[in-house]
Amino acid sequence: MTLAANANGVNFRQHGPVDANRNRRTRYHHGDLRNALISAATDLARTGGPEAVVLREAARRVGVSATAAYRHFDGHGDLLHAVKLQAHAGLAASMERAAAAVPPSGDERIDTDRRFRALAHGYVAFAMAEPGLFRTGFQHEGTLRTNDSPEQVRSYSMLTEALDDLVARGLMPVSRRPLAETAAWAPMHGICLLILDGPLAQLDEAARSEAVERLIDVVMGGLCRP
Amino acid sequence: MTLAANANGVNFRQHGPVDANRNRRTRYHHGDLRNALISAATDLARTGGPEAVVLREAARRVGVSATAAYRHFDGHGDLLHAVKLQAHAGLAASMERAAAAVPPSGDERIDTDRRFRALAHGYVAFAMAEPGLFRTGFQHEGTLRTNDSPEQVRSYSMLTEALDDLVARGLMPVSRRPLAETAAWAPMHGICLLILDGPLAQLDEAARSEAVERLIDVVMGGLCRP
DNA sequence: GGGTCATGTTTACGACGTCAACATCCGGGC
DNA sequence: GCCCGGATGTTGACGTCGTAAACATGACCC
Repeated sequence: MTLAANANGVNFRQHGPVDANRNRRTRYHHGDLRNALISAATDLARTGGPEAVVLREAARRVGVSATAAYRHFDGHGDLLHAVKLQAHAGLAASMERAAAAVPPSGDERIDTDRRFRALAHGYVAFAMAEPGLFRTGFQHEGTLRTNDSPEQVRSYSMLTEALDDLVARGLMPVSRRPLAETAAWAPMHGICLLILDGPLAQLDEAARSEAVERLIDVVMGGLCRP
Repeated sequence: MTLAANANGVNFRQHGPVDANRNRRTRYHHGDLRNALISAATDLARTGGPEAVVLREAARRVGVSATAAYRHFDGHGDLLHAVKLQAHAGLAASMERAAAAVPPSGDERIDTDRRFRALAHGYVAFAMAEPGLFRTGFQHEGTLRTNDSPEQVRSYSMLTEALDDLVARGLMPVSRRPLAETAAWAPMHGICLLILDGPLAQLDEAARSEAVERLIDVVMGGLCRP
């Protein structure tokens, strides 16, 4: 990873000609330290979960003194919070990808059902692929403030739209629409954590996806039964 | 809290006559340090969650040097693990209490249904009453080993029996029995964490229990539909 | 009654989060 | 073109944490 890489793909400013001999940061000012720190901290979370998000280590990796971070973050909690936002962004992206990958079948009712299930799969897939990030995203410390994560809003609205579609296509009775977001979200969230940190950790890959499939069936059945 | 108090209610040994003037531990040997430390650490978890389980602070509260803990635990992780067992014990007790409180209605089918729902309520009730302990119980660090928590086995077998009862009373088709434990557990676990650490944290008490009730209905509907 | 081993204590080390004081340098006003 | 102020980064220090090594105490067995 070069120093120029960061979470948002923003390169830091170049003032004056770059010294090719030692372009690995000799400049006193970094130029994009905030993003660089977020990126480093996110890597830490990816590898070791929330406990691994250590301010000093992130600074070390960026090649900067630990206290420099305080020019851009309120402290460790604030840095951790920034990583949580990254995690939720990844989660939303995974759900979006899964839903977008549903091939049109010609039957809109079938597609609507599949898109809803795909959201659930995308959720679980992210948790399995990035357990450290997933855990960090739902860490209690530094709980997300309202309205501070457009990514979380995005994933929530994807869910809402999928549920509305189920109603629109007549797959789910309107009477069951209230609180369906919670009823759909909680089961998938729960199974992710039971697999990552709970008693389901011992299951092998096959048993896991079987359990996930069964769970989705139960939820769909409960939500959509007439 | 006196020094004699501990997780198992075991008083530590009294050798020789107790000095009434300073019975607050002047003896060199504590007598029941392991349990005293677990109790103190559990209090820390209860108040502040897993991050608050600090070995030195637990030792301080017991009135003992920090390194004394190493005579009874492998280190911080081992102490935390002991707290996790306490948490799971409390969780199982809460479920058991809730199930036992179901009043007999005369109709066994109704009672079976109510007992199952009561288990779910007991699960959530514990998470709401002891958020710090609940979080600590499902902390990744120091994940429970197989077979090392009889309490966890107990709560799991309560769930298994409740599901078997649903089948026995004809409330749930046998075809839906496989993997029902996971399908029932995950939703309740998920909603607890979404409320404690996730986006459902902002809901007031009324909205929460409504969401929980709705979730239980969806799960029951999905599990039991013919 | 004396030795032994479990159980506590003291001291020390490195890592962490954080604060205060100091250094560097970018950009705007003369 | 220069200079100065504020943004940005560094150094050094403090208290806390987990942990290890060396030492102290005393319960129990022969």
